Amino acid sequence: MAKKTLQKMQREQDRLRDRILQQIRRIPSGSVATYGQIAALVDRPRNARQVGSVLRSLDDDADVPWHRVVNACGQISERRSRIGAGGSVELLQQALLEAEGVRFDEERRRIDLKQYRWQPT
DNA sequence: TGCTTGACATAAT
DNA sequence: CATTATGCCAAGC
Repeated sequence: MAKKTLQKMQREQDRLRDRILQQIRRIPSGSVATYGQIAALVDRPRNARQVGSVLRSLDDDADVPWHRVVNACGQISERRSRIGAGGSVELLQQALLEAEGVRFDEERRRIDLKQYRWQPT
């Protein structure tokens, strides 16, 4: 009985995707949120991975501050895909954040979440 | 349809 | 603290 049509399920996922992006758009410049945090904000606390999945599928020109999302350790999560010739998306993300005033621990490349984590009101 | 992957999180060591 | 093991759950294949 708990079986919904395939179409309906897909539509639900699309809605979820939109809500995830909406929340990410709320993150103010100079702050960061974790994947789990965003998942919780859309009432799906166990779907942190899906948040990453959504971001992965973003177009480069998408109007979303994807760089403000980091993992629970305050570190930039590693991707599989890299940009050629020594450049990496991770480095770009760090640069974007630093440009907004977010400071990284030099050794461990970690952000102080206590200080920079976004607190939705 | 079933198995593998992955921009995660948390508990245990 | 850092590293490892487990759990998760939607996407892709």
